[in-house]
Amino acid sequence: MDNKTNKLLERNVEQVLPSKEELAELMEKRKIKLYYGIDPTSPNLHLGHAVQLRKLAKFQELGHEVILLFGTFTAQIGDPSGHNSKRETLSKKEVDENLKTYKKQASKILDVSKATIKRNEEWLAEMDLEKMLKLASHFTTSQLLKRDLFQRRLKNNKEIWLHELFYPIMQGYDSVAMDIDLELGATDQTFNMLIGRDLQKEYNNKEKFVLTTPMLTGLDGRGMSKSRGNTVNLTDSPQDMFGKLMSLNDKLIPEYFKLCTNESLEKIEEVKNKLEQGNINPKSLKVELAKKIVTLYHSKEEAEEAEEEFNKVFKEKKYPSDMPEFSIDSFQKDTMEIDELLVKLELASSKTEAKNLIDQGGIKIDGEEQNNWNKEIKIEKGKVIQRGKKTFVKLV
RNA sequence: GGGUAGGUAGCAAAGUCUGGCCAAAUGCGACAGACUGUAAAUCUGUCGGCUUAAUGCCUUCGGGGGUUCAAAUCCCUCCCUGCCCA
Repeated sequence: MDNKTNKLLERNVEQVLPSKEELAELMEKRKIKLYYGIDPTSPNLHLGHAVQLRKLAKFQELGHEVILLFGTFTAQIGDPSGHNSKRETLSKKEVDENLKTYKKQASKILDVSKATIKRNEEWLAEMDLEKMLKLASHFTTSQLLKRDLFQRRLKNNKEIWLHELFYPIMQGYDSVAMDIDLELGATDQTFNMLIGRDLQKEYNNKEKFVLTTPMLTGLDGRGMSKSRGNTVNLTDSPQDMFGKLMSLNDKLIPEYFKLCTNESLEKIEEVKNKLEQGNINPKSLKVELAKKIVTLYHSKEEAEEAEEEFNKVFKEKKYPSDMPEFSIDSFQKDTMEIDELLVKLELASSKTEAKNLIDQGGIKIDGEEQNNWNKEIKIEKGKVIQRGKKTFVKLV
C-alpha cells in the first residue's frame, strides 16, 4: 500500500467500512470522489468539524476530488441527535444566515478554490412525493429504528417523530445525487453514512465507502455542543482560542494533541507518558497545545501574543488589552445605580440577578469590589466594569 | 377506534389522593465566591420579576373556563405525548 494513502487512512481514523484495504486499493487505482457534509445549524464551525475538514484536506493533497457539502436542506429538519425529543426546526432564512461565512471558515483548512462546494437543497428541495416514497421504500422501519439514539428513546418511552426517521434517508440520498465513492464523518454519523452506502449500491450500483473519525470531546469533558459552550470555534479570536484551550480538562490533553494538531504520534505518546508520570505541570502542556492550535488558525505571532495576554490577565490580574466596549452616548444621565448599570451593560439579565452578583462579591468597578447595589456610579469614559473573573466591559 | 399513564422552572423529577406552611423538595446544570493552574475535586451562596429590601407586591406548574376567602392541587373543556389492545 502506498505510504501516503496508508497514513491518511490511519491517523485520526476510527473505522473504514467495509474495509480499509479495499478503499486503499481503489485509491491507488484511480482518483476517488469523496465528500464531507456539514449542516449549518449554527453560524460557527469548531474544532470538531476541523477533524474531518483536516482529513478532507489531506485527500485533496493527494489529488482526490473533494466535495464540501452544506446540508442546507437537512439542516432545516435537523439530525435528531438530541437525547430525547425533537429539535426545533430551522427556517430557510436561519440556515442561510448560519451558512454565510461557512466557506470562509472552511478555507482556513481546506483549499476551497479546488474543492467543489454544494448544497443539498439542490436535489432535496426538489424531490416530489413520488420520488420520496420510492426512496423510502428501500428501508423498513425496523432498519431505521436500529439507530442507537432511537433505541435509547424507545427504551425511555420518548417519542420518535416520523420526519426524524427520514433524516438518514435524506442524507443517504446525498451520496446518490453526487455519485460518491467515499463519505467522511464523525462516528456519530456512521448510521446515516451507511444508509447512503445502501442507496448508492441500489441506485448507482456502486460501492460507497465510509470513513469515520473520532468524536472530539468538548472542553469540559462532556459531549461537544454549542449550547454547553464547550467548543472552540474556528473564528474565535486568538485570545479566546487560547483562553478556552487553557480551560481544557486535563484528561483531554492527549486527545486534543492527537485530533487537533499535526504533532507526530511519538510526540503524543511522550505527552501521555509525562502526564501519567505526573512529573510535569499539565498547565505547561496546555500552553503548548493552545499555542499550536492558535498558530494553525491564526499565526505564530498571534499565538505568542495570546499567551502574553493570558498571563497578563490571569497571572498579573491586569485588564485585557482588548475588552468589549460600551458607548456612554446612549446613557440619559451621568450617574446610575450599580444594579441598573449592570443590566444596561448586559452583565446581568435583571436587577435581581445584578443584586445577587453584587451580594456575592462578583462585581468590580475599576478593580474595586462592590457590595452596595444602590451606590450611584459616575458614568464616565474609561471606567471598567468586571463581572466574575473573565467578563469585562469598558465604557467609552 | 378502545383502554391506560402522563404534560411542573434550562433538563430530569417530587408535590396532586388529604386545597393554605408552594416562587414550588431533590438531582444535574448555569452563575458568583473560597482554594487553584480560567484543570479536576471540594466547600459556600444564588438561580421568575419588581421595589418601599419586607418574613412586601406582581406573574408562573400544557391552553381556556369554573368552584373557593384561598388552586400545581378540586370540577368542566380543549390541545399534546408514552404504553397496551384493535
